[in-house]
Amino acid sequence: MKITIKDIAKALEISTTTVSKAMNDYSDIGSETKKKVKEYAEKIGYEPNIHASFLRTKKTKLIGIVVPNLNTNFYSELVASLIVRITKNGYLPIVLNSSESEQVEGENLERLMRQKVDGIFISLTKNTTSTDYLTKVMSSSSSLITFSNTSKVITCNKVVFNDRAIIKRVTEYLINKGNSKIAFIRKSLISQNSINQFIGFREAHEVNKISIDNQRIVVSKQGTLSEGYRIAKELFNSGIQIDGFISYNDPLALGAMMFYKENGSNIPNDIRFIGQENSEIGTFFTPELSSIKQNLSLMAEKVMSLFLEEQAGLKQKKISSFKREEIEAELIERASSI
Amino acid sequence: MKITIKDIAKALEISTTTVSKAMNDYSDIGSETKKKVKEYAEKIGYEPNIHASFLRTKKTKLIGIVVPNLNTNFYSELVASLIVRITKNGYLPIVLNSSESEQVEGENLERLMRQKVDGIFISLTKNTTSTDYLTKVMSSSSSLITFSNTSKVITCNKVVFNDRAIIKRVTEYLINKGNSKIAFIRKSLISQNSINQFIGFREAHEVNKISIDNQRIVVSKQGTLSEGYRIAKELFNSGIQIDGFISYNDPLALGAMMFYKENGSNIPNDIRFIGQENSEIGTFFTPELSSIKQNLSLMAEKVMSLFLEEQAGLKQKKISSFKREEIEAELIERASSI
DNA sequence: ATTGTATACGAAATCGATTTAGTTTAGTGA
DNA sequence: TCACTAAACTAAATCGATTTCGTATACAAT
Repeated sequence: MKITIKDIAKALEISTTTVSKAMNDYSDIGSETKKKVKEYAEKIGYEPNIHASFLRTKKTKLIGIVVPNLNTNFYSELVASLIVRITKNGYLPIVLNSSESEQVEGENLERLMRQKVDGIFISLTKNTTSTDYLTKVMSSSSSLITFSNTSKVITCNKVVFNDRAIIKRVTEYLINKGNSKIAFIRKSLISQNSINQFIGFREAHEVNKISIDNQRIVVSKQGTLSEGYRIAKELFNSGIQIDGFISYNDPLALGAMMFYKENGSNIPNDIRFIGQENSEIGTFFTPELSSIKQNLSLMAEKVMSLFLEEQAGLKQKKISSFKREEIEAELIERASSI
Repeated sequence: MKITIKDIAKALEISTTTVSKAMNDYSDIGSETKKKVKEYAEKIGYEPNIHASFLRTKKTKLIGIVVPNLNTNFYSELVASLIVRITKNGYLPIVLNSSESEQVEGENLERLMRQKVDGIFISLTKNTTSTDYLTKVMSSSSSLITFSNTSKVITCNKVVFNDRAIIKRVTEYLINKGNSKIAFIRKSLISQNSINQFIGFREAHEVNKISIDNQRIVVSKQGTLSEGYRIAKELFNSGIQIDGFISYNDPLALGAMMFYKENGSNIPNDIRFIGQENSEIGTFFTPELSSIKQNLSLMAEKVMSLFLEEQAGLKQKKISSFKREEIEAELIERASSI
């Protein structure tokens, strides 16, 4: 039924050793033999059994992806991008979703280690505090790459956006337009990604000698349109005035914008709005929403190439030093902040 | 380093055979021995090496998921739901995205068969015409379950929504409100899902003795807000009047609704709009968008249980007959169609 | 003629489990 | 006492590859 190297060996009257070596381009096999083996293998549709190889090579050609919430444009697009690179390089992706739960995240990492995947690409949930599981991965056979939302504590390969710099730039952009009461909607300060953005926000204020009113800093959990609307309503009802609004995604900004529009605010003259993730929906509101655009495809590219570098390094038994790559995000300026 | 059954055998002074059999609850092992083995395995953190087991059992505990476009709310949510069931049952999901390309879809199926996954859950792209790859899967060792968008030709397990019935019901709902010039935005008629919806649309007209103007049937490719807007504009500019609008997702309906609003139409009095997939964004437009809601979680549940049934059947060497499960979708009525 | 050295190949061990085909021991019935 | 059976266990083969160590051949150098 199933074709194995034995079949090839028998047909070509050579040993299975030679077949295996020929398929793997060992230098002690003649070039003619290699050609013969490869051609015959191709002809009868032989494909090596990955699970059998694993016993000796310890390579599964499997990569685990763990994201905090697959159910968002941001992560589903990022995952789709990763899947393309992974398959292009002959690996297969096991995709797991943590649903913003630190516990599920830990379980996911355990599952992947048990499966002995060659690599784990993970973006942490916004609630993750412990790095115990990550440390466990680091001492396992799978190479770890954290992306998008990582941890300052752990030492490993990282690919992140320039969160601090872009938010600083965008905040100053608003300040230069005369806004000094800017609301900032962030995730919990457990998330490193969120911490960096907040630092950028503060720096922009410090540089321009503007004080920050903590009442305008709001923590959002769901990041939905309705939550944005609710947050705006609460700010308004508490009498907290704002003339600028920056959130960690577009739906929050749009929800808030809807509320202020309903309440007669003139946008962008009274309040300028800037979201993140540059989703299509933002261009279908009036005014169109400015947004910070992250190059997800580039991030996926970087993650994959870091992984491949590490694999190549492992083969040569080099000790790999860990890198931290930063990807430039940019402001897409639209009517909501002009 | 790594713990194997040998370590347990040595420590407990029994054979590896006994350890293996104890772990797998063979009947010819004493209950005390079983208890001792399991307790010790637990204690030292033994975990069976799946790849080694595979050589004898031919089970990988891996399931492949293939979707036409991961980058949509519909599929990312569906996939997330599937992932939960899959992991809960001790399997791991390999997620692949076809990007609406029949060729990529074929490559994905080949990759999964090569990996010898225990099952493949696939929703076809809207362009898939050939069932060659599916047939190949059927004769492979992986059990196949098609969901959401399947094919009439192939004989296998299927889980679909009641596409025909729900569109018929919704169309009649519009007809009963006096609408007779209903636009219908569908995918290509290659997609079985789309065919069924179109049949429902036609039946509703036939039953009510209303003729269909083919100019109002539009094929959409991207399914985005901007495409919806463009389609509406083209209908309008071609002088094709409509008083109802049904599309295969929400963005299309919202984009079209925006156009007609800008052109002074009164919604829902002049035109009633109904989308599908019931996305949150629909409730943030004025008027709020009616939408057909599909229970994705239930679909995921059905897919998984069909798979588990088939696995159990295989174990008992029963010949499994294929099932076709239909999941009820429902209309969420909002201001856009009242 | 002898030694040395590439070059090309193969026998057998190995990875970590499962499974087949026994073997041992104790207990039962005639 | 002897044959028979059931219960509990194990040695060895096996799955399909990789890898170590060794061998045979040809040819060049001494």
